[in-house]
Amino acid sequence: MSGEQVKRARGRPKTFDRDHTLDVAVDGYWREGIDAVSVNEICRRANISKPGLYREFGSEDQLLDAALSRYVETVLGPALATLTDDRPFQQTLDSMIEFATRPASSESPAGCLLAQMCAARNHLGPVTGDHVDRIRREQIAHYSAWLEKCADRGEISAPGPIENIAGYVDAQMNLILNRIAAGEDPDTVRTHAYLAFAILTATDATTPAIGS
Amino acid sequence: MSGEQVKRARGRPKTFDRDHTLDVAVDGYWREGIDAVSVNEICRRANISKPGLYREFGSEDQLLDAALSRYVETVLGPALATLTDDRPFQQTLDSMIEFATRPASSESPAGCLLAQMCAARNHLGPVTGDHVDRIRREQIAHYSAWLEKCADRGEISAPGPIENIAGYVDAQMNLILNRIAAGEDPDTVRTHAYLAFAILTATDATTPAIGS
DNA sequence: TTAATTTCGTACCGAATGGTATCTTTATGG
DNA sequence: CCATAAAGATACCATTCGGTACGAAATTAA
Repeated sequence: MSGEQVKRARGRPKTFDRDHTLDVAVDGYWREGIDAVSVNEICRRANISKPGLYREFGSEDQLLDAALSRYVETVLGPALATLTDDRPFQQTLDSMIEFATRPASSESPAGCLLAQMCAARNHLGPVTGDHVDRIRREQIAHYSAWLEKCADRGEISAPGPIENIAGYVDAQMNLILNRIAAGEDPDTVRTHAYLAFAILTATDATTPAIGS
Repeated sequence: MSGEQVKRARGRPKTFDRDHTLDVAVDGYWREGIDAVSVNEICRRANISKPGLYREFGSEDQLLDAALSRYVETVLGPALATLTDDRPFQQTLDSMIEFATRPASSESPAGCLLAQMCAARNHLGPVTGDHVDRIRREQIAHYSAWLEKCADRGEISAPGPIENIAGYVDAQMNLILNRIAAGEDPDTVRTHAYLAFAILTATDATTPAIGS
């Protein structure tokens, strides 16, 4: 946009490392849980002053919001790109489950920051809360598009409207991610995941009538 | 055990209302979330002094433990009794789902205190943590017994060992309960629940091979 | 009446939280 | 060289947290 010669601003040059701070925040929230990491703790870990952080982000809510944005950009987006590869349903599902049931490593914690935020939706600030809702709707739309194609190809038997199945997939993926994050056995969770998704490929997928 | 004439203890008579305190604690934890209700807040609501509470329960961990015990006695136990009625599988399942997807009312909050504790297993004290593990194992055993009978009667087709299916049922019930507690639409959750359980009654329940 | 015993609750503890007031430092513009 | 502007960080704010020290109150035993 602007010329490559950055016109220096008027005052003292900024030394605040936004990227590093967000790295620290995302890692902490993701690995230890949102309300297990305080603003003070993030300042300590990122080696920044608290007023510096507040000048940059404004409030804890907005810091969480920025952390979520970064998480979506660097982790979730790339992961969801798998859905647009147009591979066979079962292949895509396999890699998704394999990805979701990966235990914590030094590089990336277990589970999913977004899934964690969904579960804790109630005690989130207004900014982050709205953001979570928005992203979740987008995610379900991604699932919808993916499932629609699979249904067209006859790879899944959709009992009911696609949006509903997409919501189901989303809920099941969140369940998987949060169980893994809680430290449950990945093999068990994987087995249950295949049980939950088997209904999509069952040939006699007759959902029982609801309401007795 | 002892005679009906209670031998009065030596010192000042106790006026601490343990039952009422536990009522207040269970309701608060259940309705608003475990770490949304502090010890201070419980004292305020139950109109008791903090040292009184600590004399009775010892610590926050032990208070939570006592609250869980009470919850199991008064809510969860009776609810699980449904499983031993030997009614047809689909009937029992229907009433379970109907029960689990009940929204909050003035009498009883939405969701389930145990399911909530399972989700927050990580930041629970040692006493409550062990207690949760124990109860969860018992609950899965209940599911196992129920499903075994249903399988014997040919009402469900069990893909894999019963213990595994019981774990699946437990996970799905927890998902349902926590989604309802999060304020999601009961109809949607119910629909998804029937999707998740349909695999148990599908005639061609072939779980895809795991690991590609 | 007095001593012993038990429970009561006020008033406090240190630590941690989210958030800021304020002064210093470092730059640019005239 | 001085004013203006922006960012730096120390040191603080009120509040809440889980937990307790301690003296007053209420009872029984002697």
